[in-house]
Order: sequence, then C-alpha cells, then structure tokens
Amino acid sequence: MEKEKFYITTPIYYPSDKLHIGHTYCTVATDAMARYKRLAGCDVLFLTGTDEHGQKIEAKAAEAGVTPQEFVDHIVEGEGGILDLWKLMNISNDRFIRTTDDYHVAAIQKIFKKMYEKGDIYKGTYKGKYCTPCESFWTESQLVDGKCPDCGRDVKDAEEEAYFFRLSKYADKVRDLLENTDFLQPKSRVNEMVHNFIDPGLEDLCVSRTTFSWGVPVDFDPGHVVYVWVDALFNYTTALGFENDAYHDYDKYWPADVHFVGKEIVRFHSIIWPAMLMSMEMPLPKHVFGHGWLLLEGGKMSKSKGNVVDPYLLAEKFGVDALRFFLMRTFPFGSDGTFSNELLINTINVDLANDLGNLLSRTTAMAEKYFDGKLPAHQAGDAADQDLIDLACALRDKYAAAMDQFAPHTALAEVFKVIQRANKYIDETAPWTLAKDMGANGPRLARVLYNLLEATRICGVLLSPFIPDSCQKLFVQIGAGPEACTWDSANTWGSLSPTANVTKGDNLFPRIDMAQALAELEAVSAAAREPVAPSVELEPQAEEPVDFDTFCRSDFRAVKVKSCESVKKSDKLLKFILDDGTGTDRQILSGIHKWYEPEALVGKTLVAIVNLPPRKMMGQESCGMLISAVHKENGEEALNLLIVDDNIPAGAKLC
RNA sequence: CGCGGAGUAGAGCAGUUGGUAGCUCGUCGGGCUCAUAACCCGGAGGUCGUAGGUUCAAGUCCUGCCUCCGCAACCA
Repeated sequence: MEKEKFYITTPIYYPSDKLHIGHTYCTVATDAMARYKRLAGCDVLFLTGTDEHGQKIEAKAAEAGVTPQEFVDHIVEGEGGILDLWKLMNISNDRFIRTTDDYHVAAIQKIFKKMYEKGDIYKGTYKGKYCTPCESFWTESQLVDGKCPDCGRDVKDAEEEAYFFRLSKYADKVRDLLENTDFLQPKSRVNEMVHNFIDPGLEDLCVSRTTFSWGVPVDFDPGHVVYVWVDALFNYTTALGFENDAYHDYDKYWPADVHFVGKEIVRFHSIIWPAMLMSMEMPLPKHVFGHGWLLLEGGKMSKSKGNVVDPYLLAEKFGVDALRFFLMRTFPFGSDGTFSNELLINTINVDLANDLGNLLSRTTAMAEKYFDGKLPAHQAGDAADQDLIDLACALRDKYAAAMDQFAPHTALAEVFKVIQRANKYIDETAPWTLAKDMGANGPRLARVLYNLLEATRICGVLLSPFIPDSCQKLFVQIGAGPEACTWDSANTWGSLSPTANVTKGDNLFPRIDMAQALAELEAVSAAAREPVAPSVELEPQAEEPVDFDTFCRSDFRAVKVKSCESVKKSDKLLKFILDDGTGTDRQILSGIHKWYEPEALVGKTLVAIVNLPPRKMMGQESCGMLISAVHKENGEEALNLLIVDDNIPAGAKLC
C-alpha cells in the first residue's frame, strides 16, 4: 500500500546573525511533528533552510570585509552555525535548502519569467527616497530625521524602474481562502490579516530591486535582482525539484501539508504566497500555522536588551531532549509564552525527573530486585489493572488528535496523565508488600510490574518524536525490541514480551538543583554582559562647509524646563513647557523618553533652537527642537541632552 | 474612534462546540518506603478585569467601560 505523504517546512531563516531560542522553538516543533508523522507511517519530507540574499547581508558582509557568500557560508556552515545547531538539537530534516544554491537560483529565474510572461509581473516605477551618494532607496519610515539612515545626508524623491507582482488581482480569492477555509491557523490570526492588509486594499508588490546586487538576477533585464518574496517563498517548491533537476519529487510532495511559521511572517505566507501560487496555477499548501513567540519577563527578546537566550548554552547544560521537551510541553503552540530559566528547570524536574524518569527508575529497579530483570511467564491479572490499561490504550488516539491539530502541548499533557496514573498504580498495588510473600504473590507481582512496563513503553513510543534519544534509552531499559516501539504497538496492550530483559540503567533525567543551576546561568550571562570594551561610534564629521550666514540664522537659546511630561499613547515623546525668556511659554516635543524620565528634567537649563517652523507631533504642536549630543555605544544609540549651567538666564542667545 | 491579543487561587498557566472551574509550583495535613529527598491521597485558597444583556444554564455568546501587551504610527 502506498504510504500517505506528509510535507512539512520551517521558514528559511535569515543568516545575518546567530539563531536564538525562538528559531529553535519553531524548528523543534516542526521536527517533532515530522517525527510523529514518520512514526505514524507517513512518507515524510521535512524541509528547513536559509534565506541568504538581500541588502542587509550584502551590507553586513561588506562591514566584515568578506564577500556575501563567504559571510553566509560562515553563519550557515561554520562552527557553531545553523547546521551545527540543528545537528545539536537532533533535527531530522530531510533536506536543507539555501537560496544561494545554484538549482534554486536558476529555478527562481524561470518562475519570475513565467509570471512576467503571464502578465502578473509587470515593469513599473518604484517611488521612494533616494540618497545619491549611497545609491540607496529608502522608504519614508526608514529615514532617520528625514535623512539617509546610512550616511545622514539629505535624500530626495526619486523613482526607479522595478518589477511588480499583481497582488491586487488576487485579493478576493485570498480573502476567501482566509475567511472560509482552515488554511491559516490558528483562526485568531485570520482577523489580523484581513483587517490589517486585505480590508485597506492590497497594493501590488515590488518584487525587484536595482539598488543592490546580492540576489537572484532577473535574467532578461540586467541590473535588476529578484527581491525577497519570489526568491524566498518559492524555496518550498524548488527544494522538491520544481523548475530544476536537483530533485524530482515535486509531484509527490507538493502541495505542502503545513508550513510552520512565526507570527511575524504570517502575512507573507497567508497572503503573498497563496497569491503567487494562484498566479502560477499551482496547488496551495493545505495549512499555514502561525505559532507564537517566546517572550521574556519584561517583554520581547532583543539584542539591545542583551537578553537573547542561547540554545547552545541551555542544551549543553540541561540536555537536548530536556530543552526540546520543555519548549513543546510548556507553551501552547499558537500563542506567545514567557520563557524563564526557572520554568525550564521546574518543567524538567517535575515532568521528566519526578514523573517519567522516576517511574522508569522504580519500575526497572523492582523488576531487577524481585525477578533479576526477567519476569516469569506465569502472571496473574486483576480487575484493578483495567483502569490503567484502558487509559494507556486510549492515549494514542487522543495524542494523534492533538498532534493533527498542531497542538503538541496538548498531546504531551495527555501522555503525562498516563504517566501519573502509572505512578498512582504503584501505590495502589504496593509491589513491595506483594514481594514479602513471593510464593503466594509472585504471579501477581509479575503482572503488576509488566503492566508498569507496558504503560511506560506506550508513553515512550509517543514521546519519541519529542525526546528521541531518551526514549531509545528507555526502550533498552524495559527490554522493548523494535516491534514494541511501533505506532501500532502504541495502542496494543501486551506488545512487550512478558519475559523481556529489564535492566535498570542510569537515571534518564537527573533532578536539577534549581538554586545552583540558576546561579550558574546567572554567572554565564553576567560574563556575557561584561562590556567588550564599550565601542563608541561617532557620526562622521560633515565634509560640506556651511557658510557663516546660514549658520547664524539658526537661533539657539538657553531654556528652562518649567514642566515635562510623557505624551499619552507615545512611548518615545516627552512634552516640554519651557521658559525661553520671552515671557510666553514655549512647547517642544522631543522623542527622548527612552533616555530620560520626565520628572528628572524639570528645572534644568537646556539648549533649544527656537526659529524652526512649528510642527505637529501626535496632534500637538512642537515649536523648536532641544539639542542633544548623540553617539552609538556597542551599536546602540545613546543620547545626552545638553544640560548647561543654571546660572545662564532663560533666553540667553548662544553664539 | 488604526489593527490585534490578553485580564481565571499567592505565582505561572489550561479551559475545544455554553451544562458541577482545572494543572504546575508554593502552602498545610496525611499515607508509603519500590524509586531520582522522588511517589500517592486530602485541605485551605477564585464574585473567572468591570457593568449590563441573551439563556433553564455564561469563564465560555453579545454590548459598553477599565487595565496591560504586541504591531502600526509618532520619535523636531
């Protein structure tokens, strides 16, 4: 019989930096799902990879003084790189695609051309802000102080030739897909997509650039490179051999059964991707699942906060399986979760050490102690066994139902109900009491231990997609051969040979000393936070001279802060009421809340330019601008207001 | 009135289609001694943010309000 196929993917990650626990979360989830489907008898293809083109990587490589290819090679294949991380985490992907792979590049060119010939990609003009010296286009929102974010110089309105994809043409079909099918999950993400992007009207999408070269060239129009969407999204099909000869199983595996993606890229996968496939007249993936993020206490993980969680460190310290298990067991897959080391250690101790590990340990210990590791064939069952047996036999279907709904946390919760029931069964049957009279109770005791081994085995089979290595050890200890580790055996009581060889091995999951482990982790992260010599970056000095008259027209004045408060609904703006010596209060808004609390500034003497035209911000008028000194420290923006001597009277002119 | 999410025991969270409010930690008491100071049982602790509404019945559905968090905007 033909096996049912199952094609599952992670996003292709952007190798501009090392990956963190969030990437690991998504990849581990995909891996567990893939392993589950293989266990259940499917012909699985599991794809992950890297999205290696784009301006940011080009720039980072230039900064590092290497070619873009060398740069991504190092992050992907180098020591401690992405491939190493997935190897460490025991990821069972069947393929790994890099968008710089030759076959992918060639296929993308064909795909681009096809959509062009169909008329769904057309040449238009891309309007934006252009910085001539940098030869860079920027969008309005990318500008810093209205100037080029790279060099700080003026930008001008400009337009360039670019190719556009007719996204608008597919708006209605995509809306129908989102609203009336279970294509996008969890359902809560549908509203967000429809209200934010489809209701306001989909605009055609710019799919080429001429301002950088690190991308797939448009082969029929030199100078243009394919911009991210076409290049990245079609990886899911080129990795199967679509429009290339590197692989030949597109017909077999496409469409994908599910794309697991982070919620930040749900938009691309649920709107742009289906629209492009519609254009190509290709089948759509069956599901896109947008999982949640791992947050940290106090908000998002971010480099600048220095709170990025390193999967290497945790896997090394607590074990790969423990980390994998924690990620899948603790957080509902569709929603955000709050990561903490305490939670990690607690989960390991409670579920893995106390419940699962200890169950295995006490069961195998008794089998050795009472029967030298080999139960006799003559065993005596009892009506009291039925509850445990029923629960264990019903587990597989509940587990499968949860997994098929992309709810690994629920599947694991079901497994642990059985583990807890088994621990309770030990109390109910009190084997140590039976053992006092082996003559009378031997067959009964043997049956009790066998039932425990069976319950443990079934849980082991179903846990193996999550903690594969640990389950192999478990199977060895309970003497389960390959026939007792199959999907079919997972709801068949009695699959384990009644006289299997049981050996008590090392503890599967040793308990972790919470206080000690936390202290060690804290020591590591304190060392990491130790500044590597605070690198101060300064803006280069302007080369262009300014004539004296122009300079003199700027009217700088000393001003005294009469009041200062944060602006409602803005996390950056502070509103200042200032004494500028004129007798009339001056109001200035300044985006410096990140560096200053308003109450700390009242009474200070500052410097402001007062003859700038007033400008509205967040509905309030700002008349002038407060002067600050700015620099970058360890890559992060730093800002200090010019606070001058209080002896200077309000309104004094600076010249 | 930009979009969305969340407010459930001291803490952290589950609660599918409305039908006796659960889990982990912590806490108090008991049991057991096979086991990784683990396991098992029981107690205390919740007006399920708030005010209304629909219903025989609402944590669950509807409306208003309050608070928090993302995104967006703003950041002269």
